[in-house]
Amino acid sequence: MTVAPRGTYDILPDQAMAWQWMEMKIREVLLAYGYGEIRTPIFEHTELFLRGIGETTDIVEKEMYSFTDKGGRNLSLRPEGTAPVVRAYIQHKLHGQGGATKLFYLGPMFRQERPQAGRFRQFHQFGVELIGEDSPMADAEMIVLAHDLYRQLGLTGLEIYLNTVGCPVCRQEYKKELIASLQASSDQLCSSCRLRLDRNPLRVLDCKEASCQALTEQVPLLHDYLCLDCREHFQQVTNLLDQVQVKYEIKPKLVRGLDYYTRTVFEVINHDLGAQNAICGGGRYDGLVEECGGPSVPGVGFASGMERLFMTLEQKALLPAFSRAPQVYIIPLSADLTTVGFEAAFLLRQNGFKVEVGFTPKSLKAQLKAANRSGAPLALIIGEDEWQDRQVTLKQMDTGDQVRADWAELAEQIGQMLAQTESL
RNA sequence: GUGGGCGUAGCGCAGCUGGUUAGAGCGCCAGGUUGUGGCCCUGGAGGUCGAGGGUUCGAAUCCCUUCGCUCACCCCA
Repeated sequence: MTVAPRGTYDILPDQAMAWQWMEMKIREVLLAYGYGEIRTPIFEHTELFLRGIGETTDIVEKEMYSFTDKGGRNLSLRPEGTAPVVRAYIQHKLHGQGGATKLFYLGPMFRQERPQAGRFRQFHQFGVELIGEDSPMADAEMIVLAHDLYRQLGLTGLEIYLNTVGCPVCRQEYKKELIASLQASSDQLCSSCRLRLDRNPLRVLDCKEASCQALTEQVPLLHDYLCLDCREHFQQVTNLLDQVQVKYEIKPKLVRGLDYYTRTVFEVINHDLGAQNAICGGGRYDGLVEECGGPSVPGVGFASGMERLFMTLEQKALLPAFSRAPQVYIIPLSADLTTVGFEAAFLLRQNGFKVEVGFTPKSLKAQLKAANRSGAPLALIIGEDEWQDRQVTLKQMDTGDQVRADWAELAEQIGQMLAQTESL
């Protein structure tokens, strides 16, 4: 069996055109918002992800494709895009250019998980990063940008989940309270939540286990422990969203799995997608740049899963139909005439036509069948009879009408006939 | 890493209370028109029944193992 490795897949020509279309729309919107594309390597020093994403996250604990190269360097295929962008930001001292830095990326990511609907081992994300700006307007712009981008792709029924996870100061305070509150009845927590209790207690909040959910009903909320700055920041973010009437739902227990998030976190959900229904996730990461060895600058961004986006577009029939049909299908009727067919194809392509030519001189019937299958509106038949007069036959596939054309005036005549069929 | 479902022709599938040469549809190829496609008719090619082992006179069908796909858990995009 020769199959692509588990969790990977091939994008065949018909689908590739839809992907290109989707990528084009994404780039259009991001460029319109003033973001510049950045292309970073698909592997980085493993250390970058350990520091950036956090050593206790699932991603670095069990999902990274890591390897040692021949120089003994420890490298990993990137499991996400933010840490590499931050690394590039620091490396090229982009903070020195003044003002906030607005970047986007688009490409494959790698995580060694069990695949399922909407989850792959090599998958694609596009992401946006706004580094060097701590205004709540930056947070709001991220959410509005995501919303607008999906809308421009035709998507309207998506839900936005919003929350704040505070800053290191007030979150620390809250964590203590949370642990204290859960400790009493820790025997009712699921096994993984018992581990989370001291490693990453916030994650207990969005555990789907019924018993854990029941417990978190009673637990104090982070919102009640926010420091004044964090509270105001969140208030302003929601005010801005209200201002432009972008609807969201506040989910007090929304906690994201990457360690670097501070204050605002959000997700965009498509409920019709199956278990993996988040097509976008992001938030603020004020400590990340410094953690990675850069200056102390804030940042905010999001990443969007392109397979999930593609599935959504497919599901809602929002992908345009693409045709790879040629304009002219050339049919040489004998072995001697295949070179003439080859030359005709060359000539017409020089004139800008989309042309396909039969490689083997099968029967006219068979070749017309192939022409029909190709979807070409015009068939160009080169037979012995007409070729004696340096002519060929042009057949209009929809009507079946056919005329003779002089070799010397081929391009001109085909141009006219195509213009005619297209105007009908 | 754990659990469920599924592997039969290029594709999507039927057959599975064990019984001759494993089927139909779509697609493909050819003929019905010695140079005319789509519709129709006729014919044809194409299968180690995922792989290995076992039970049996006999296995696509029952049992075991294994690989793959898929969905879900965990977690995330």
